[in-house]
Amino acid sequence: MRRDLIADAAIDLVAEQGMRGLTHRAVDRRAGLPEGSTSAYFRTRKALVEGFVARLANQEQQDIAPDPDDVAGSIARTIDSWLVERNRTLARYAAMLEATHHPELKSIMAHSPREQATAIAKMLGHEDPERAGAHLTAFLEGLLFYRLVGAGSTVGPTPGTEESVRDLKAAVEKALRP
Amino acid sequence: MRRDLIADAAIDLVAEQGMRGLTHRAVDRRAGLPEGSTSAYFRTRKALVEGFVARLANQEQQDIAPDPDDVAGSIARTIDSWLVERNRTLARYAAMLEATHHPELKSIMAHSPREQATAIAKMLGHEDPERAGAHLTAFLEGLLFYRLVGAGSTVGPTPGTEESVRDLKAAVEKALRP
DNA sequence: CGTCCTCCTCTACAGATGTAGAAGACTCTA
DNA sequence: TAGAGTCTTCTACATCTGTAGAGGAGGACG
Repeated sequence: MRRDLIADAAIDLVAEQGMRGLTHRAVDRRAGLPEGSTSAYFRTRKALVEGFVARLANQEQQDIAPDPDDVAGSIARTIDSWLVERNRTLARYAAMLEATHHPELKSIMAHSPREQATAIAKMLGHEDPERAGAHLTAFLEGLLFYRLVGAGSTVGPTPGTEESVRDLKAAVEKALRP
Repeated sequence: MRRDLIADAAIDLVAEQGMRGLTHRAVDRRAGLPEGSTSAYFRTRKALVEGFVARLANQEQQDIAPDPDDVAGSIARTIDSWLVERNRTLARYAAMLEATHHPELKSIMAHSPREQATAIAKMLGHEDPERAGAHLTAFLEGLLFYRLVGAGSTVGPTPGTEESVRDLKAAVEKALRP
């Protein structure tokens, strides 16, 4: 579908050049479509932004939901996969920052990782799951950010490798302790 | 100094409108200066970006360095102060994302929180300070991000209050445990 | 075959943006 | 006070950007 093709090109553009690089014509070029295509499918720039964010949100639906027998391991693998899909994750951060001054985006991003994390915390028998879930979320977000754009991006193991998953798993285990 | 005044206006702009809002003329207006001023002090846009990032980096110099008698508390207070200075922190995140596709920025941001955190970890007698420092950094970054733009921004206590510091301190204490 | 409808491509244009340089205002020294 | 040097403001212009609408290609359906 043309619409998704365009949204995907937009995601790559945002990841590689930032929100500033996201223009109708740049998306046309990136997607190899004739000039005017993006403008036809997303008439305004706001529509274009919401379009790529919606696409991001859709593709994230499945990922979560850890295996109860290996919670830390499955979380670690999920985070590692986000590191591998670098562009999507970078675009997601750009979108979150954008949502700060463009609130509609918040509702588009169906990101309920907090409830997810709370559920996990509950599952593990924490006494204050509400709060423990918040802390867990914070830690996981931080781990991802640290390895993707923070200091850990230059030092840590290469995403997608066994070593990367092992490193992440050790960190997650620590965070899961009651 | 005009230069700093301009850089400060740029920081606010980036925080409030994103990198896309950062244009020479917009900075002029924001700073209440006549049109052309920003362009005179930072001829190219690249110079403007590097200028505001350098200003951010300069102002961060003092903040860190926790009190050894109350490590968790002082870290919590530092994080809370970053939440209060919302614009500066938002601009810093925008800059970190920007540094992804504009590497010069990385060297401008003298951000060595990793070494800081490693030092703290050592101080507390962790067995693997290198790794523990990385985890601590990740957790602190995550805590900040979570409360500033993540799910915690809508749920958590108001930054700058006693409650906020208490909440943060509890989280930090947990992260500091060996 | 003709007609309608949808999808796609092209072109237009007002306004914004990056960047440069000219000219004026100001400051300090001799 | 005169002059040199710097700081500040203004203006210009090529290019990019957002947005709109006209028209064409191609298929579906009668």
